[in-house]
Amino acid sequence: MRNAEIAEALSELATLYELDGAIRYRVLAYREAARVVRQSPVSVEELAREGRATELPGVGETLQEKILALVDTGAIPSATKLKRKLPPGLVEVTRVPGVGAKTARRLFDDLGVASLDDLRAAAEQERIRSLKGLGPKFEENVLAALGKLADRGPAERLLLSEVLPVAEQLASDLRADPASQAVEVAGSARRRTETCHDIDLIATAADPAALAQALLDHPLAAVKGSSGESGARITTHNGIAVDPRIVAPEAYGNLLQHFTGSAEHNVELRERALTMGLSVSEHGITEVESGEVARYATEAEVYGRLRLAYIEPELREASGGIAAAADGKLPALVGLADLRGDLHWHTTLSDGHNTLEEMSEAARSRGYAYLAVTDHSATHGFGNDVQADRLRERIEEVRRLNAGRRGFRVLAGSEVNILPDGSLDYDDELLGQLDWVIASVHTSFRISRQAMTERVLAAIDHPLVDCIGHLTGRLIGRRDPYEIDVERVAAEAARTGTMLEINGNPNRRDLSERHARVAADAGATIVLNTDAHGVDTLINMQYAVATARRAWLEPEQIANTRGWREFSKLRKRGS
DNA sequence: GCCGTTTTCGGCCCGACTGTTTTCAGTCG
Repeated sequence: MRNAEIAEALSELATLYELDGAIRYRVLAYREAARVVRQSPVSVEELAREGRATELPGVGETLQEKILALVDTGAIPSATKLKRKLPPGLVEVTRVPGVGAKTARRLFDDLGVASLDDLRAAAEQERIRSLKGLGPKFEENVLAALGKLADRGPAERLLLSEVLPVAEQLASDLRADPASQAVEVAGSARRRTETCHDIDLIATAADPAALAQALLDHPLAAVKGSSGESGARITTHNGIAVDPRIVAPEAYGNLLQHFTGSAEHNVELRERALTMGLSVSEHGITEVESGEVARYATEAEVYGRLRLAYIEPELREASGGIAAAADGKLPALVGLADLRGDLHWHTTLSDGHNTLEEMSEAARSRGYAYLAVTDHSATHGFGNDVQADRLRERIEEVRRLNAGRRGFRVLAGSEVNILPDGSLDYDDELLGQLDWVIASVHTSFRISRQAMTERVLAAIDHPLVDCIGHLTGRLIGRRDPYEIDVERVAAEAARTGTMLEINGNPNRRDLSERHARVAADAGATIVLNTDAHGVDTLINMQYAVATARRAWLEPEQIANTRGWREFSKLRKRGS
């Protein structure tokens, strides 16, 4: 059973306990355990079977037993029992924004509301207002929230690539406004998570009202909220809510830190602060005993007051950033400027939009020292296949392009399909002519975990495969990763010197940050690629870098931070 | 239910907002 399924069951049980009126700390414990299980890089089922699930922080003997029951029988007995007592639709009701467990339980006990449909009916018939403490406004909010759930689904999140450019545009325009002093993107966009649901902007201004007005007047603003002195909410034309907070310069660091999050990071930070007799909030750091409040203009000072080194936003998750900062063991993260080449580009030869010459010129003007053109291979289909003869011509074209050039080279490459039996769709003689071969799965995703793992391991063991592309095939929010044993793949990649790609296409980000950390810990060499299909998507390297940073990777762990001479030796065929 | 440089018991993050209240509980991030 996958960690996500175990986490889902624990999270559901938390809600059931909450509906049943359990003490809130028990509920919190289950929620926390669900989070830890979801984020575990190793199989929690296997850990539990070895009796080692208790090594996960937040999982004790009781939860380990429940996890074991779940993986053995498909259900947790206490959850089964509660489900007999409470209607299954009630868990859904608690997911309606503004309706929590307490309210849901009262709606069930007093009005018999047992599902989202019941809730809608009760609100429409104005029966909810008969309950003490709930009125017409609540009914109105419930109906609005139900409408939104129906419109877009409960968990609509936007890709980072949809949010970040808008956020940066707004920040940069507000910075240029004479009313502003400092403007920064905060929130999940600053942490470079895979998806975001809104934009948080933090600013200081000589004239806060004028800056708020500048945002309201911005051409990207479609729906304008109320303009107050602390901010002015807008929604952009592409449907992103923007939440600005404009504050005095002396607390800028506190506010930026708070609204960058993550929520889990802030919780951990406040817990640490309490052991030092300090209380942390967005307004400052209070000495509990004296009540004295310290405000800081920079985040570095905030962390410094808590005796921590500055923590990069990408590390502000429940992944050990605070512990590492306390021990002085934070990584020196890779940055966009460290990249010297890109090893996964398509051209018009297969499904790209630009020619070999256009792509190569774009790479050169970006300052890269090398670039691999890797069009699709012989079986690719959709009219984008490249037959062997055509690839041989392409190799000659690349040789001519490189002739007489210094300081920049194009590698003749291919993104070769890994067929269901693990074989490749060009013969070894042709693969041997190439400078660089990426092998990827593009078909037959729905085979067993065992079969998929063997399939990819066969490619890794091939002496002419330099790199594996987008290892799990996921499309964020649209297609789940296919079943594959990433730990085994990573170990074999490390053993054979086969590189593993972090694909920077913002829909993919594959390896994921979790898998990238697993791969790097196994000693595999990582390469950051864009999988660009045109000159306009070269900028996707920033998303590969984002995933690498969130995976704690340093430049040395990434092959294409090296100059050509060193990089070429790292290739399997170069050694 | 978990956990331990104040604890094997008694704690467990902080503040704003909302709708409904005469002082607050519930919800959210």
